[in-house]
Formats: sequence, C-alpha cells, structure tokens
Amino acid sequence: MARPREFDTKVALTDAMNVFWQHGYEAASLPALLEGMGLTRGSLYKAFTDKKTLFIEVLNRYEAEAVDPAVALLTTGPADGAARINALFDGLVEAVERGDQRGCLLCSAAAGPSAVDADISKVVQHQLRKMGDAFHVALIQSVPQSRAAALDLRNLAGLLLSQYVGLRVMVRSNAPIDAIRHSTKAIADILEAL
Amino acid sequence: MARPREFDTKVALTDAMNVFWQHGYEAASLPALLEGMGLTRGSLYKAFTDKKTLFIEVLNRYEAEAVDPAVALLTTGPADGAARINALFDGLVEAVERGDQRGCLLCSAAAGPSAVDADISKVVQHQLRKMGDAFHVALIQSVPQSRAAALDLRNLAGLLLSQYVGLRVMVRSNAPIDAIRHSTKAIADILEAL
DNA sequence: ACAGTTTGGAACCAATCGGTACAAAACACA
DNA sequence: TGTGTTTTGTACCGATTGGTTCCAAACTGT
Repeated sequence: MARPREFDTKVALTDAMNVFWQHGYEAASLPALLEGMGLTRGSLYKAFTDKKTLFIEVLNRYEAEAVDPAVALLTTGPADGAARINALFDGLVEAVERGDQRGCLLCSAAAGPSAVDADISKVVQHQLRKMGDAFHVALIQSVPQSRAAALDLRNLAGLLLSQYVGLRVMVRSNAPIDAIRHSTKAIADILEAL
Repeated sequence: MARPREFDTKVALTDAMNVFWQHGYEAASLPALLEGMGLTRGSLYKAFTDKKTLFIEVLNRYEAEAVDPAVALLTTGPADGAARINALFDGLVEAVERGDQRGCLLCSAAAGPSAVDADISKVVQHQLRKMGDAFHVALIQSVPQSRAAALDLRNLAGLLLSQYVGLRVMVRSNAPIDAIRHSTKAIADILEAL
C-alpha cells in the first residue's frame, strides 16, 4: 500500500528490552530508548503507541526470551528436579561472574514503582507465578514419592521463587558476589537434604 | 544567636522517611516531600542540603528505626534463634495482612536505580550486611552445637537475607499474600528440620 | 531597643520529562 | 508517471524535575 517500515519491529523491541533492562522502566528516558533502538520519536510512537505500551510488549518479549527458557530448564531435562534448580541458580551466579549486574528485568519491574501500575503489575505477577509453578514442577520431580506427601512442596516452591527474586535484586544492588554464592550454596544443601 | 527553626528536624526526617518509603527514592518528588514534611523549599534545602543527602539521612534513620529493631529481634530474646527468625518473618506477613504494602525502604533502595549511586549503595550494603550478620547470630543460637559444625551457617544466613529481601520486594509488587505465607512457612519448616 | 543572624516563603531557573503536530520523504499500486 | 498512503524526522508542547536566589520576617543576645 505505502511506505514500508525501515526497521525490524522485533529487533527494535529487543533493543528496547536491553535499555529497560539496564535502566529500569522509569529511569529509561525516551532519548535513551530512541538512541538504543536507533529510531526517532515519530517512528517509536507510530509503532508502539506509548512508553508504557512499549514496556509491556518488552515484558512479553522478556517472557519469551528469558522466563520461558528458565521455565523450560526447570521443568524438563534429563537430570532430576533438584539438579535443574541448582543449574538455574548456578547460571545466575555465573552471569554475575561474567560481569552482568543488570539483574532481572522482571524482578526490577516488580520492585520498582512501575509495579504500582495495574497493567504492568498484571504482567509481572503472571510471569512470577509462571516461575513459581516451574519451581513446583521441579520439586515434584526431585523429592522421592515416598517423602513427597510429608512435605508441602508448594511452600517450598514459593520460597524458591522469592529467593530467586531476592537474589537478583541483590545482584543489581552491588551485593558482594560471595553473598550471592552463599545463598545458592545453601539452596543446594537444602535440596540435597530433602 | 538568631532565629530558631520552626520545625523539629527529627520529625521532619521521619515524615521524609514515610514519603520515601511509599514512593521510593526517585519517585518521591520534591513537592511530595515538602507536602509530607510540612515545610517549604527554602527550609528543606537549608536544613538538608540536597534530595540525595536527605535520603541518606533518611536511610540512617531507617536503620535506627527499622533495621536495628529487626537486628535486635534476631540477636536477643528469651527464645531460641529459630523462633526469633520465624518471628521476624511472621511480623512481615502480619504487616501485609494489616494492609501495609510498602515493603521495605532498604530493599526498595537496593532494587531501584538509586542503588547505582555509590554513596547510597554504600549505606544500603552496610545495612544489608547488618541484617545478614543478625541472621547468622540467630542461626548460631538455634542449631544445636553438635550439628553446627556440619552446617555452614553463613550460607544459610545469606539465604535468609536474600529471602527477606525477595519477600519484601514481592510484597511491594502486589504478590498474592498466599505466596508470601508459603515462603515463610517453608522457612519455618527448614529451620525446624535443622 | 538595637544589631546581628538565620529562617521561611515565593519567585524564578534551566533542564528534562513524555507526548503531539505536521510537513517532507519514500514507497506501493495503478 | 502520477496518486494515495504510510513512515520518518523535527520542531514544538505543557508539565514537572531538582535546585537557586533573594528578601522580608522572626528571633536571640546585648
């Protein structure tokens, strides 16, 4: 019909994700987004309506790109569930060792003022519950059937979820890496003692 | 010498704390602070120099008013350490049940962009470590001496700390209260099984 | 009562925020 | 080669950000 778009919406969304990931929702200014996405105001608003709408689309992209892989890691795989949980937390530590202090876009969104917004909060809560359910599945496939009845795995899944959020928040806040390591080691010990 | 101050610095600081507590550092606008503290721009800048300086003073006040009591709860008291840890987390749940969704000023500061600032981060890290040490003390006074050697209580303390941060962040993000309860219950179970 | 000093309040500041309006440029289709 | 449609870029918008300036009011000490 008419003039086609000069940029790929998908890659622009990925670029936006990185900007939000680094700065958080409110701290990511429009100029920073435009710079990071490589386009101008007019294009951005034509294609994404709003800063908030853009962020929600970014969150959905984050779900596909980061949350879902984590869920997959937790719920499938050859090893037992506890090993998968440890793998997730170990991966977190490795990311920090690689110098990645961005933490988790989702966790930052949960912690920041953006969580006050109902629309954003809804998406965040959805993804958090998704993670919690994945922890639960991993636990079920970890604890021997004979003992599973005695333990309330749902509680333990809740603990792992808030543990995950807490760790990623602490990563973002320059916590010493040893503190991060300690926590993951403790988780491994607890899972082993199950 | 001259004209005395018309407001009490201490209560003004407490008022400022409440504003920051609700909105977080960057989201707390100057007008909101002035309104909450009941004074005008001139007075605020005369007495507190800066928004950032004010926030750091508020953080110190938060340490005295919230962190230290929590530390005291963890490190002293008639009951054993595990009971004190449970008391801390139970208090957290009760706060949510009372409708307090503000979470933790310290944890929000750790999660938000304010943590990027070196001066703020320093204070935040100091208080977080203080909490971690308190958890450690409580654990030492909880686990029977005979078993203490086998467990790395420092790891466990790290876990409790990040758990605490994670929970308070989730509270702020409108997480369902059941999720919060699940986590605290799991903590109690783990402590019991020590 | 007077001098000295500091506060309180409001006007003002540049910078930045997210968002809009609009004209020119670039394409698809005929 | 038009013609119609969409994107793009830029100029602009009011609102708000944290911060400064300055003067009159208010108080203390003598």
